[in-house]
This record gives sequence, structure tokens and C-alpha cells, in this order.
Amino acid sequence: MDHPTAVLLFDVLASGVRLDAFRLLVKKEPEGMVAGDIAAVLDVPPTNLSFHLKALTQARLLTVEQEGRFQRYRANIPLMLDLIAYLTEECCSGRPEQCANRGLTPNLK
Amino acid sequence: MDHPTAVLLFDVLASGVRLDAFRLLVKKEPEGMVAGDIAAVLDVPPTNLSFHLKALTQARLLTVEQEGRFQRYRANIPLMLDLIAYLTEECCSGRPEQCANRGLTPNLK
DNA sequence: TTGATTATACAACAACTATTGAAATAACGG
DNA sequence: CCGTTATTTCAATAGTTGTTGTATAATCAA
Repeated sequence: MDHPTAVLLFDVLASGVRLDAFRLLVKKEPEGMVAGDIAAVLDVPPTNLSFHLKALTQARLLTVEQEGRFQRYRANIPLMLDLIAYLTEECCSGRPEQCANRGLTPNLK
Repeated sequence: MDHPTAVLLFDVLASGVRLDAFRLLVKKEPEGMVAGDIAAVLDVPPTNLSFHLKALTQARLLTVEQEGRFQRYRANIPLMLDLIAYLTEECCSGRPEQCANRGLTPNLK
């Protein structure tokens, strides 16, 4: 992952609505959810949610697929893993011992 | 880490100058750097850098310590590790198998 | 104390972002 | 074909963020 991409992803995640939408869709993997259901669960107007879903999709954090009149959104988990790897590398940059043995056991709990 | 904190951290990292400053200071751990040197390396006006360092410091991603006339900044690596753990947990939420065995070996380069 | 240096605070402005309702687009069911 | 439903686009507005120069505060060296 390059730095402009990381900045873009942080920018997109730096919104309560967008972070909530992404987290919701992670929970709903792999079925995903259609836009109206996301709006209902998060209790935001559809027009506003559409704005945020578009931002997430343009940043590739979500994928979207048409299903008749519905738009089904899904979380792009591999991209999030790339972002985590980027952060981890930045954080340890030149000093791997900084990150070692600090309870970074992401796959448990 | 709670969600408002995560949103705040993403917001602060969603800037090229701030992300560069943080990465630079991670590399310079544990000595840190004084504000003027950071401005020189990143080639941004001191007044602008001060604005961004303040944002990073208020979000606790940096610590600052006075040294005579100088302000010495250091990266708060434990907080970044908390953020990484939060992201990892969100990303795996309810579906740990999503994150397992995907090359997430953060401590090796 | 004086003069130079380091850094932050302030003020002004430009640019960007979020939110909303109304309108448009597209697809379904009858 | 027509009304209904799902979603997005558009336009207007309010609020936020980034950048810069100038001014201020604090420290040091002589």
C-alpha cells in the first residue's frame, strides 16, 4: 500500500457514519446488505447514506453489486487487511522490536 | 479503543503532512525530533507544521516535551498499536476466519 | 539587558465536507 | 403501461479544515 492510498482510506474512515457502515458490513459478511437496510439500521436518511456509501465504494472499502432495484454492498476485507499491514509496518519501521510482544494477537477475540 | 477515538485518529491521520510527520517520528524513535527539524525535513512552513503537530498531539499520537527553546516530539507507538488492534478486531468481527492466514505477520518487515 | 532564535497563537481567507429535501433514474409487479 | 419502490443525483446551505503571514511568548548567548 502506498501513502496516498493510506491517506485516502483514513479520510474515508474518519466519519462516524462511514465507520459504522463499514463495521456493519463486516459483521454481515459474506451476504452483505442492500442500501435501504443499511440506512434503516444506522438510522440515517437514504440520501445521506448514499453519499457515504459512494465515498466508501470509491475508496474500494466496499463493493457494490446490483440486484434488481437493490444495490448490495459488501466489505472489502482484504483491503482493510492491507491497511492494517501498512500501519503495522509504519509503526515498526526500522525498529521491529517496537511492535513485538505487545499483545498484538489479532486473530483471538 | 472506542469508536469516537478511532474516528478521531483516522481524522488526524487523513492528511499527508500529518501522516508523514508521524512516520518520520516513528523512524526517529526513541530520540524524537524538535519541531524545526521536522519542518525542515518535511519542507513545510513552521507555522503550518505547528498546526498539524498540535492536531497529532491533541489526538495523543505524539507526545511533546520542552527542551529549552525546543519542543521535542515523539511518536506514541502504543496508541498506534491500539488502533491496529481495533481495526483488526473490527475487520474480523464475528468472523475470525476472515483474518486468519492471510499473511498478517506484522512483525516481519 | 539586548538581540537573535524557536515555536506557537491569531486572523483571514480559500477550499472542502456533510447534510437535507426535491427531483431524476431505474426496476419491479400487476 | 402505470404506479410503486429503491437508490442516486442535484442544488443549496452550514460547518469544518488547511494554509499563510504577522504577531507574540519564551529561551538562550553574549
